[in-house]
Amino acid sequence: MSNALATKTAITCDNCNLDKLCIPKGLNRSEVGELKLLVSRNNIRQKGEAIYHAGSSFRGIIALRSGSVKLLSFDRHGNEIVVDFILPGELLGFDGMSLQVHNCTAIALETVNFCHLPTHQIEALTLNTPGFYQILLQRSCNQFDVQVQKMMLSRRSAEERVASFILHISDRLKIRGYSELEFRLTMSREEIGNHLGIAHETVSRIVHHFQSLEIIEIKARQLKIINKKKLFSFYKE
Amino acid sequence: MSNALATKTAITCDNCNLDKLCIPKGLNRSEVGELKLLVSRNNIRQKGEAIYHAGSSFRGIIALRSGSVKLLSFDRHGNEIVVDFILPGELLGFDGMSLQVHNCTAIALETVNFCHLPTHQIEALTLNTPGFYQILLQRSCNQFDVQVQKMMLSRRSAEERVASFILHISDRLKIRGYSELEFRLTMSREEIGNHLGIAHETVSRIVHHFQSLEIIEIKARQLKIINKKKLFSFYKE
DNA sequence: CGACGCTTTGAGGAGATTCAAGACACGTGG
DNA sequence: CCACGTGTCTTGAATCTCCTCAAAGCGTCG
Repeated sequence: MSNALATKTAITCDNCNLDKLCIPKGLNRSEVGELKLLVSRNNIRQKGEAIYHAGSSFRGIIALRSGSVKLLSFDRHGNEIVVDFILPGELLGFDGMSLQVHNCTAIALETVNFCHLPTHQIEALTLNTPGFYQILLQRSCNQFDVQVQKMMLSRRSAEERVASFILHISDRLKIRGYSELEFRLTMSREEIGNHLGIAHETVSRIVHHFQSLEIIEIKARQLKIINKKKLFSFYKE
Repeated sequence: MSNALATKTAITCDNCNLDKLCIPKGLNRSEVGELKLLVSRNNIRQKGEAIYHAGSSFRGIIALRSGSVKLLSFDRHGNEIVVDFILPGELLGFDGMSLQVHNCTAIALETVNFCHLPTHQIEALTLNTPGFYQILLQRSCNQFDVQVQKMMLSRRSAEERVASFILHISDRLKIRGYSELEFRLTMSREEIGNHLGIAHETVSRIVHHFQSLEIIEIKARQLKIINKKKLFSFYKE
């Protein structure tokens, strides 16, 4: 697997540290072997750049190697709606799968590096790799569960939403092997508020409130969870 | 296909008036032929009875022949959350597909009659009928688009939500061949409000307001859309 | 180190909720 | 067929949460 052109050791699905979490999840070794030949690796976007635009044709599933992304939709007045945030190690692109046209725009919140599994390869995989279809279907049906969760959250107070947001980010980072208690938010208060359906001033007031209760420490975008239990009870209450 | 035990002509996927809208959608004739042998038909539930419960194992996809259903989840205090309403001709059960356990409870809002495509038949179909997998995947990826739509709606005023709700029901009934301008709401104000994330009193006030503007006529649950254009502009505004 | 964008903080106001009470519809039994 | 009771729907008044607008403080990056 040595490649004279590569300045570093080539990163493949085999040695990628996301291997248990990304597309290969649930595939056996030979299936991963097949997958790694089909994936376009080491794609880069700088902060603010798009990975794909709403309306563009679906080109395949993307796995974030590093960096984070916001997934946007636009309302009838052209205002951004932050549909989701994608963290390192997570997948995106599913918004284009139904109609083969992207429903959302994906924008890098910081420099990102990603892998890309093209559409025609997806089709090939679903034919040759039985397990792959299962993963794709489960993954997309999972959206239903996610939807219910979001629906419940939209009934809650602004404070509960912010608590849930922080805990959710924390959990997702933990799964990928990052620190669950101390991390940097890569999105603005505006983007958080937009995502949660509250004003950015409200986000500000609430994180300040959590800080005064010694639940978190927050300075600009650097966040430290001091009392996770209390934060959780805030959300569960 | 004659059956001495059947008192009426047996209803199959061939003569079902939902044939273009239900599971066979997108399948060719021979594929429909295969499907109709696998489906359990003519299941009945009375008003208030469950079709499946949250936590029960996934048994397959259900196609509503007649009647309507509410799809519920429950919050941490056991309060109902009305996740969705399912109208005649529509499918349900997808909330169990991801984890093979139902995430929601489906309750009949009136007497319902439904078909049932069992899990093992789904698996068989995905192997033997290439088109079926595509439909299932598209259908479930579609949940992503639905999620974005709901997210947008949750940002809007109570009035806009109610307008959107009425128009949405109207559109769905129209697709199934029912009157789009005059129909009976099978759910209570409470259930509508719950679904839209507003109080039932607010629903009441708003439909009354729409009536005073001569946009709709509503008497108890019987609804007549007088000025669809105006209703739409209310929603689009 | 200066400028711009992001974040914080305050004051006032709008929209929706909650609570409460009365009107209405529907199904049941007499 | 009508009276009755229960659950649903309507309507009003007070309250509250969160938003909007405005201005000042802070951070970050050229």
